Amino acid sequence: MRMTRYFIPTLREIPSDAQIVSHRLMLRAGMIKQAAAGIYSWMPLGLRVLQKIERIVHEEQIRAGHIPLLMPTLQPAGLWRESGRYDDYGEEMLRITDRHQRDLLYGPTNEELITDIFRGHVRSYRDLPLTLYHIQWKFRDEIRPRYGIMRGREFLMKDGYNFDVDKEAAIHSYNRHMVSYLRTYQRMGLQAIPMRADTGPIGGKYSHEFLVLADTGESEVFFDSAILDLQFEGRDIDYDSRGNCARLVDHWTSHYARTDETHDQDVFEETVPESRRRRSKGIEVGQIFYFSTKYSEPMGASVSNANGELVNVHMGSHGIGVSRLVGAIIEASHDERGIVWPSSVAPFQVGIVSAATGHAETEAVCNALYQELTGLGIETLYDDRTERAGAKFATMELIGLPWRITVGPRGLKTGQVELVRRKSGDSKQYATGEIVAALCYQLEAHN
RNA sequence: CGGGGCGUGGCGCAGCAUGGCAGCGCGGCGGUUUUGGGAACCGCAGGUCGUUGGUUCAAAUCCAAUCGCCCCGACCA
Repeated sequence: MRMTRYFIPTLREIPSDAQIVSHRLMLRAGMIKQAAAGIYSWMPLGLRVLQKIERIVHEEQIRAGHIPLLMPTLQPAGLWRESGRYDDYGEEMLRITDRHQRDLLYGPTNEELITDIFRGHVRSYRDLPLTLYHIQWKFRDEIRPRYGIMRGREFLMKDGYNFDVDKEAAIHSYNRHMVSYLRTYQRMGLQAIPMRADTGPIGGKYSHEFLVLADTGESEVFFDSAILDLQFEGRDIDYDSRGNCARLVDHWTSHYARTDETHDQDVFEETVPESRRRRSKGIEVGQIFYFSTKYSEPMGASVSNANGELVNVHMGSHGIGVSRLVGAIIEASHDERGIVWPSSVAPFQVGIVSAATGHAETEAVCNALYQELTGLGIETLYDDRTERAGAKFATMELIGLPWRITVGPRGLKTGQVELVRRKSGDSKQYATGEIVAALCYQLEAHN
């Protein structure tokens, strides 16, 4: 993409109402623009990141055997009256009346809709297990939205729902989700810790929240520092194996890790050596639930089991805050100059800066590089504006592309261009004929 | 919803106590000189001072209502 033909409305000054670093940087980098309290437009650069994250979430869900569909944002009130939540959910649910005076609501979550879909089409245990999910905009009329997209009223969430014939199968679904979530965060360069959580208004018996440690997080968390050293053993996970998933979940949940909602100081002190006790702030980026037959019972979602008996299905639900992850990643990865994107979610992999606008050779090299990289399918942002070099460097650092190639008369005298890594600031000179290969090597090495 | 604060060119702000020409910085446009870390100079454009009503010879400024936004708290991916 040529910057002169793109749209990145950056800001030099910090908007006064942005309180936390991710919000400030998203506004300064021209990623979002506020439309109303807690409601944002996603500008081109922000949209690219959002879509990268969305794609990773999809890939990991599909890898775990979960099936995407898409449910509407507007839902009929009737289903919610049936589950009993139309009144329970309270003011946070945005209610709408259409021209025929029918009650609708902008979905804050989708248990009712998915259960309705399920009960209309699934009758037999042979159709189970089944996990359906979608990535769709939600609306929760928060009393006080804040921190940009971190606590918006409108937000993009992946929410999934598993249907199983009995508790054991449902627990496996729960475990499968925990593992797939951990992998999802890992791919975005985030370390998210599963913590035992309250079930809240969703209800149910088991729940874990996934927290990314950050000073600006809104949740207080207590954990055993040993959990920070846990690693995934291999890239391939057999999601169909109950034993395998259970073992991984065990691995990740054997250490003490709880939010303030479930924290028990006595247990904390009994089970964690003092030197490993940590108290910190965290950003919640996902939550999983097993809620047994809480929805299937009132809504009549049942199947025939192998003995021909009608049984209520065991369900669970799971959510990842996709739009919130954009902010969480920035909170976890930035410096004083701007954002430092992990390459898996970066809006572009590399930026080309021509350090001398109007210098014929420089521009010829930039153009050739841009053509070649784009031809190779490498997402490239070419800053071809008639700005001075300093301004272009500042912009590149603000928007945080992992790599920058600088082309200028100084280097071209000896036929060289510069490759700079955003994360470390390390730079190295390469001959113009070698730069593409060098970049490809680095992209591979740091992927 | 309780408490606090703020609405003035695209952005950041001053002006308001004590009513009297609507300003500054950044950004934008044109020009000249520049050109490897957010250039300098000259010129230009851009604002019904959130909205409505009131007081007054005169309102950004005083009064009232209203809308919106932000911060703290209780609630939430």
